[in-house]
Amino acid sequence: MTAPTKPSPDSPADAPSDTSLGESPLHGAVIEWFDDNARDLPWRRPEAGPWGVMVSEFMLQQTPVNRVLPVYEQWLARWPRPADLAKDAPGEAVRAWGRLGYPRRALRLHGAAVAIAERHGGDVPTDHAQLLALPGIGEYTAAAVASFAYGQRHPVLDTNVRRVFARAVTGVQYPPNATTAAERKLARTLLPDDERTAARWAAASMELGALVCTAKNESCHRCPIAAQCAWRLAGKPEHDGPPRRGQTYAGTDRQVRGKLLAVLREAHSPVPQAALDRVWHEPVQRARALDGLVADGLVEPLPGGMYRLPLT
DNA sequence: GAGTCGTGGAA
DNA sequence: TTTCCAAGACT
Repeated sequence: MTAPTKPSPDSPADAPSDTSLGESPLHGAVIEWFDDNARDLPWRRPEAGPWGVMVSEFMLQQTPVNRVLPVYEQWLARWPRPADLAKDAPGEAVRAWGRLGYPRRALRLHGAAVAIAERHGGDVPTDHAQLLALPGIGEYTAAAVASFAYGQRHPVLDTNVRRVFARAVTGVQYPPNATTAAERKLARTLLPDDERTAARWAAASMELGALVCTAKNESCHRCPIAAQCAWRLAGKPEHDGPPRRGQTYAGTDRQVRGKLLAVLREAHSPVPQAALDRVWHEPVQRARALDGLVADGLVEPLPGGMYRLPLT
């Protein structure tokens, strides 16, 4: 771990920018904490490279680190470069995705690899706009890859960072359901001017949210900025207002899709309709789920009522 | 902008 | 047991 970058001594202390706090004590404390507490994750090691970072970001979308780890290792061993994945069938990506969930991510990662092979000479693009143009890469992932893989200066606003900001700065328990313009502005304001420091800050603030400033059972006693946390100083008021979520799962199309795709992942030859029919009793919903998978490109229908993971 | 899209561990 | 939620993207 490198030492935290000190606030640049040449920045005039009497001219605080209104678009950037440059460096507040906040940054130093969080980055120093990160130096001592960062997890040793494979995609953070130098040998991971931009492709490793990108693969990890796809897998980590809405999925816990512990579940990603084994799949990540197998993925990189099998497809060490984007072009390796691009040469394989998209269905193989879906199969290797296993039970990570949201299998469209596997399809998009394959699509991104194809685009990288075709348009970017096989190298993960360094440009933020080019990253954003790849399938499966949105506002967060583009900033994350540019920052973590290439050390660039971008506001990286994931659920962890949003929660840290909500508490430490805004003084509320949870951020809004959807990212707001105010949050983006705050993220830009807090982003250190120095590129290397900004990248370090992005990783550090995320890690703080993941390990200390967690959604439940937060550990303020281990928090490097507890003394300045607006939420804690306000007495940690609980979230008021409507419930933040409400995603039921049992009985939904998502569950049926999951069961259907599980059958196809395990099979290494086309599967007859009858085998798929066994996973769900209700024919209308079952057909709707299967149609949805086909429409998404996750399943390829064959003549004679056979199905398989997509070859193209 | 609200809905949709998987999965499984922990509280 | 039920509920929550874990580095979002896309429509």
